[in-house]
Amino acid sequence: MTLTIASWNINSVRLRMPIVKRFAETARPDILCLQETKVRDEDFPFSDLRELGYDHIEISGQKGYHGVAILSRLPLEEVTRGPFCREGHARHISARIGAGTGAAAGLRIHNFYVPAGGDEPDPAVNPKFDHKLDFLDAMTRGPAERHLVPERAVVVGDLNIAPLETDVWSHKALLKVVSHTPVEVEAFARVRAAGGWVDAMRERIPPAEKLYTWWSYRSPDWSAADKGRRLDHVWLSPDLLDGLGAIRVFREARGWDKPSDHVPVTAELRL
DNA sequence: ATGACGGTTCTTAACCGA
Repeated sequence: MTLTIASWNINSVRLRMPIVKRFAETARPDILCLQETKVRDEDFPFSDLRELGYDHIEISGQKGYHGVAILSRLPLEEVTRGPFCREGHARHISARIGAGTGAAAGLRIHNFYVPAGGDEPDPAVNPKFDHKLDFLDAMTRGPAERHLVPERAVVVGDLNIAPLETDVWSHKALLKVVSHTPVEVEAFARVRAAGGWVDAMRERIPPAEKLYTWWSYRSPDWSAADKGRRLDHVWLSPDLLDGLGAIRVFREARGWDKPSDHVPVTAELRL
């Protein structure tokens, strides 16, 4: 079977429901991981999403900020959620695809929303940047109770770091801009190396090519200026690499009505 | 290029995002 997994920072799930529907009907992902849902669990729009075919929904939300969700056509089990690295933020949820789902059974999905890190890339003066680096350290350690183990597992999410020179519109201009500073890129590399995680997007789109998933709301003509960054990622445990199919970045979603500043990414996985 | 935007709430101002 082929499973399509999507990741999308939607910047308010309630406000974005029309384009979540549009994307779900266009890409028809089996698993849709959302970040920045910005809603308390009791106010999560379950029924609207079930209507799109996602009968299995696991969420970790908080009021106004952050929040992650896994929407699935397949049953989910063994969910882990809750604050991942101090601050009490809802920035991680993981679940395993349930038994009785054929070849997909046992696949674990991790959905992360890594802290943006504020403006100043210095942990000594900027607590948000300090938190970002600590969060990445926690991802490197992979707390046992979160099952962040690189076996039959997928890590997706808004990791808020653009690691390659081709992941930003200007490497030189962004070297001191949070999301592309060397200290973050090095921490990001440590997380990936610790698990041997494979950067699935760059398995399909050559690292020499520019690739973005985010364009600032502040750019008056985002597409023409094209000053984007690749902040959203899909990682695979090495055992899944042989099954990797198409990767798609839905750049067009940035031009939809009332868009998120991030676009969805999908990965096909043969299991 | 630290913002010309667009979310949120203790809303009509302040805070946050990246």
